[in-house]
Amino acid sequence: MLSVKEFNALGILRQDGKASIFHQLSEDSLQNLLQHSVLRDVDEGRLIVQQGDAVGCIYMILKGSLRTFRTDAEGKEATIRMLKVGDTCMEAVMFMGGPSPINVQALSHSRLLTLPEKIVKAHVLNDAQFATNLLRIVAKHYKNAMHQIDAMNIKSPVQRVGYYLLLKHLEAGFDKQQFALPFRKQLIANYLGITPETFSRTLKHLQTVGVEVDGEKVILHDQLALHHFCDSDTAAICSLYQEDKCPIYPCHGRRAANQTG
Amino acid sequence: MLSVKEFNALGILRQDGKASIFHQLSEDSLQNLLQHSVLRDVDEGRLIVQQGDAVGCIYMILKGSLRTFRTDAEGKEATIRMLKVGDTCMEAVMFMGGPSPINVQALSHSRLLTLPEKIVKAHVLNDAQFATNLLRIVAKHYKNAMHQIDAMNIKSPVQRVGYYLLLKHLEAGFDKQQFALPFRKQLIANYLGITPETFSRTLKHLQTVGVEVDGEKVILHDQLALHHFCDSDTAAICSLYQEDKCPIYPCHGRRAANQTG
DNA sequence: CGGAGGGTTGAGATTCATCAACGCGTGTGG
DNA sequence: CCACACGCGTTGATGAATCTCAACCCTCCG
Repeated sequence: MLSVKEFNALGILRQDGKASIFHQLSEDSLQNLLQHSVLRDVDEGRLIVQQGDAVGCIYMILKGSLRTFRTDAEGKEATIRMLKVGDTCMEAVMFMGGPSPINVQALSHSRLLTLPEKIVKAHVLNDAQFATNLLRIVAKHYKNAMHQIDAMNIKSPVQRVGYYLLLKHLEAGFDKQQFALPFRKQLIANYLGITPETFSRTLKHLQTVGVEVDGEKVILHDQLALHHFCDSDTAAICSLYQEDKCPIYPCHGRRAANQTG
Repeated sequence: MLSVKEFNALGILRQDGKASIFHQLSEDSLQNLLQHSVLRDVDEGRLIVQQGDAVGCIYMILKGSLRTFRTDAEGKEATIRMLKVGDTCMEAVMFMGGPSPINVQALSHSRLLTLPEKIVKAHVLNDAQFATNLLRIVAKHYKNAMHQIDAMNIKSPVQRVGYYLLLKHLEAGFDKQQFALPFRKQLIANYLGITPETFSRTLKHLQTVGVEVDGEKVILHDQLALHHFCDSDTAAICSLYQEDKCPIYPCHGRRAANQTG
């Protein structure tokens, strides 16, 4: 049970720009939600939700990191998402109906803000802004999932890793030629659907196109090294594209709305 | 531009049970939406939306079938969804921001109901039920995507095909030991991320566990033949599980809400 | 100092995609 | 009415690519 004051003190913003469940909520609405929220600390490795569990609440990361993944009978794991501070999970699962299709695990000692299912579901019906926020977030997750799907279907390990690094590059800022891997290599490899060995070999191979990885550091020797791995919908978040300078996907001002018909 | 009367005459219901964008909408709300909707016929093979296009509208299938897929520079395709009558697409994409990450193609001559983006986005803010409907649908798509991801990561072709057939089996009704493949084998193969050849060989292999496929017909010689491919969250839609008779995932009444803490 | 875990490197095995050929049903045109 | 072509699905042989297994280096930490 938190007050808005305490909440703001935690530094979790209702920022524009980034998709957040709290984006542009009114003071009243926020208060209403927080009234029933609870803070919870979890240790590294802890399973917070297990496949098959009933859904309990939405989790927002205030500190630490989580991952969501699926397991099969043989114990093999497929990572769905890897989350950092400010990310939320289980919002989508809450609206799927049925038990949770995923596990949620703490990658490090983490502090979570939890919002009970009942409160969330009631709130969705009362606050259209909140509903829209959830919709945006789930859609974003879905988009990400689609990238994972085509990555595993039609892309080589080099392309998968390249695309992953490209995203991190764009997140870090297009002009930054150096940034850090956000997770341990093992985890990233599993997320990309390859073994740690293949991941390692792939990184080595990427040196030939000007991408050097030293420990956690990623260094781009060629400004456009990773842009070969870009696709049309990813270009949209690249500043080059927005300035109409993208060498691969010229946006010609802005493309008009779908006109087929 | 349709009236509610014409709409009802089309046989598209606001049924309970099945997730639909029109589920439980008030007469007013529905009228409001339909006012700006347009019917559109498309020929087989026609690309309705292309990767990189701006999003135009939501499509609901009144007749025929569609698929959504991603393509890469080399022309290889990864199918995301295959849609039948009553299904909708682009609802999720509409809330992703940016250009469409997917292509939409007619698999057969189809009739579509289109809802313009502007109308949808405005309506979400005015009708919480509509927003909830969209949320449920996008969440459902996301769940499906998660299954695709772990299928391609940790499952063998046999398991993928087995799971796909299991879903169709449960859709057809658990007691039906015979049902039809909903699409051409080529398409299903691509959807599952394998080649038509591998798909064919896999079907042959499945005969050894009592699953016979003859043309479009799927015949189960063993009532539980496909249940080996089930997982905990899929069990929830199986009548055996609901009657507490599932041999693999006993549900013990109903599992209580997540209690880890 | 020694153990544990992450990451890298190498050799071998497995598996699925690729390429090619064929059977079969359907629709078309002579 | 038949011949033919076309598309879908199947089957077989081949090869490339990644997973697996194993050994090794390194850092971190007790």
